[in-house]
Amino acid sequence: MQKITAPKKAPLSRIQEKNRNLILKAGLEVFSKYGFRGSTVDQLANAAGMSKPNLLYYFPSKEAVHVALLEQLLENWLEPLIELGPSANPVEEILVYVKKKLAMSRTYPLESRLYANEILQGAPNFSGAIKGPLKALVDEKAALIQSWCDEGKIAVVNPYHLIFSIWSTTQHYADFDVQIGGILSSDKHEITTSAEGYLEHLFRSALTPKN
Amino acid sequence: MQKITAPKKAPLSRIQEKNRNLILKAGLEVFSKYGFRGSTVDQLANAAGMSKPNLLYYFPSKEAVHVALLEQLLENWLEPLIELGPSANPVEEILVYVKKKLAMSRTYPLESRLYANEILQGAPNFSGAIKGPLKALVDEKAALIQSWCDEGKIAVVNPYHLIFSIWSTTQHYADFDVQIGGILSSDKHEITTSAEGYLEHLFRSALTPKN
DNA sequence: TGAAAAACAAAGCAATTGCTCAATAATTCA
DNA sequence: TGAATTATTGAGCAATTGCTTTGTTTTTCA
Repeated sequence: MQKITAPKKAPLSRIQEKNRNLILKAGLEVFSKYGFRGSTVDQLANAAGMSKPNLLYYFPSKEAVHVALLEQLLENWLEPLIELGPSANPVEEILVYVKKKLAMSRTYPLESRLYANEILQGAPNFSGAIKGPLKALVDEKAALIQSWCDEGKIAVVNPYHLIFSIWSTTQHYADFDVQIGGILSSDKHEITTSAEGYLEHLFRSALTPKN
Repeated sequence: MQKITAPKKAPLSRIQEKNRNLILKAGLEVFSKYGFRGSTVDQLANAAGMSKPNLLYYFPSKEAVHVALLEQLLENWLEPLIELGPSANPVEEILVYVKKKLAMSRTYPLESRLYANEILQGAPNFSGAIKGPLKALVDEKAALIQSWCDEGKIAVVNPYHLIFSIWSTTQHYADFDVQIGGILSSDKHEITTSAEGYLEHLFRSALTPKN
């Protein structure tokens, strides 16, 4: 019997593993700053600390690096929302999600900006993911949130817009980092701390049912 | 007496006026989609319907077009916030600002994305504006909002984070347009209508004092 | 009307782009 | 060990980049 599944997937050698990671890390830095079209293979190779032909020995093209990054990105991006589930205390459950998303903005700002760049430019390599897995997941969680509304466990809100507002407010601290830093003189730790307090108040007051 | 002020500012002819506007309009379309580095003079000339040398006859460089757009953008961007002022009903005053910002996202999505692109890429042509007029205006309005907190006219919130959350939630509908359209099947009018209702609830519940 | 000024663009320039070739160096493993 | 494999890169290629040169067409206005 021959392997029929897994078509041509040789396990990566140590060097391959290391260099692919170097390239992806470099791609994250460069693409998140300049977008796909604004980034050059020279920049990628430089940031990865290797020659241009060597980079193209590991990835067939600049676009392949970009696509690999986006694929990896989607999983991490969906994860916190996946964890949102049934709970005895829906308001707190949603607030946990807000905190996770804010923590992600703080921990992975480059990923957030890579994502933002891709969407801003019309999601040329991402529209499948948006209309597929992302939409499916959001639909599922929106239904859950809607059921909480119907049961009176949270205030009546449009679940989709609630999710959008959580995304936008939290990702804002990564994507608009430069603007926030120009307006607030506090250090980054202080900013995210006060942001967390504010966002907790914002969403708690919107979600707590009135009776 | 010679004119000393206004150094070399000849009034624009009809043709100059028309072509500069064509170029700025083209620049808005192209830069907002690809960012500065991802856009080419060829694209600009094409979108403006004129030859490359002719475009460069009106603007000395690609960067000059970009800078002109950003300068023009800042005014429009600040305007709604400027209008936020003393009011007998601060909660409603802030909600009006939210609505204006959301309307701007709907009416000028390209401008919003141009702005987002510039900030995402580190604001290379905008950091002066951020740390100058933008910061000054935000500081002033934050003080006003703080006084409303102190007087118990609105709930106690961090004024800066309040402003950031208004910006992020409203601009999200322009900047992440593609993502929202991929998740919601409704038409654009329906989306902004429901968004307006949701955002009104969100900020009203966060701002209404408890007593 | 006609000459000066303004508006326009074909062709071209050096630099940069994404990517390949051909050859060398390092690593693997029988 | 040494032959095969893998890793690496200098040089280079066609295409594209931002911008200029050079000259022609159109508009202006005395």
